[in-house]
Amino acid sequence: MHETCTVYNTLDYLSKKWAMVILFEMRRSGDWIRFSELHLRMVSITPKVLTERLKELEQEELIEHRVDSSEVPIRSEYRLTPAGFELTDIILDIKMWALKWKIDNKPCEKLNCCKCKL
Amino acid sequence: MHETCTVYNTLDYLSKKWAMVILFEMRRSGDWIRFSELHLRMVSITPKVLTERLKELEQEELIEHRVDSSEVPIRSEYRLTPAGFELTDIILDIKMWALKWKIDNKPCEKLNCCKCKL
DNA sequence: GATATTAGATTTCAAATAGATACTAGGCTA
DNA sequence: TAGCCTAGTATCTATTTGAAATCTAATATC
Repeated sequence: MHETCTVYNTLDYLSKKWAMVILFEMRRSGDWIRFSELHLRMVSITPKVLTERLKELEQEELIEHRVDSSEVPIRSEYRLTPAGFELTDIILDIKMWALKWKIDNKPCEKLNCCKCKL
Repeated sequence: MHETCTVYNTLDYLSKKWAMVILFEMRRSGDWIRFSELHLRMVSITPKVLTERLKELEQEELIEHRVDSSEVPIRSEYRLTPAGFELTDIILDIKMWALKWKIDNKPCEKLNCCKCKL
């Protein structure tokens, strides 16, 4: 497989740590979501990495970003683009695959990820 | 999203660099494939990382491994399990998603990945 | 008998990526 | 005036990944 390959190029950024988890969490939260809210939902990601991934995903046009500076404190929000949303269908397939072959859908201990219908 | 979550746990090993590329390449090659053959098909992965990923994927029961020591040189081969094969359907969906939203399916310059029907 | 070859790794060290923790800016609140 | 909130940065450490060389074991060749 060569570096110009579709699969190679796509997995290059999607396989980065947290990238798909962020997309999945954004789908779960619906519409626009604030940086702090997203951070709250994924306790163990650091703000540095969250910032990095959001920038990369925006660049790849999987998410969009809007900032309202008139509000105080500033409101910085993100949401999935249609392409990003469609990708979360695939992440959902990965979840379904895992439930079929790998593990039981144990509810999360602290936050409500795995209890969700997604 | 918490550490006990299905999605989190699954993406933890699938998101490691090269993991899904290896699975996809194994699907493309069909049945049992030798270590050296797999390495040839993904020129830019190092043997160290290839070994690491193969061990992890075997542990997760996405691939299986057999060694024939009677042959010389030794024959060490890998292939997808049914679970692993099913996951490659999802990787294929990622490719289709990329072709729809992101990039043209340019043929690889040196090896024949993207010309393939997969 | 010594060296070369081959597959399938492993070892060592450097570079890139991710994590921990602290800090900042600007306005708001007590 | 001190502290608080959001949305990040900055700095330093730890973990992953990469590059290159080396290793092992059995034959094959010189």
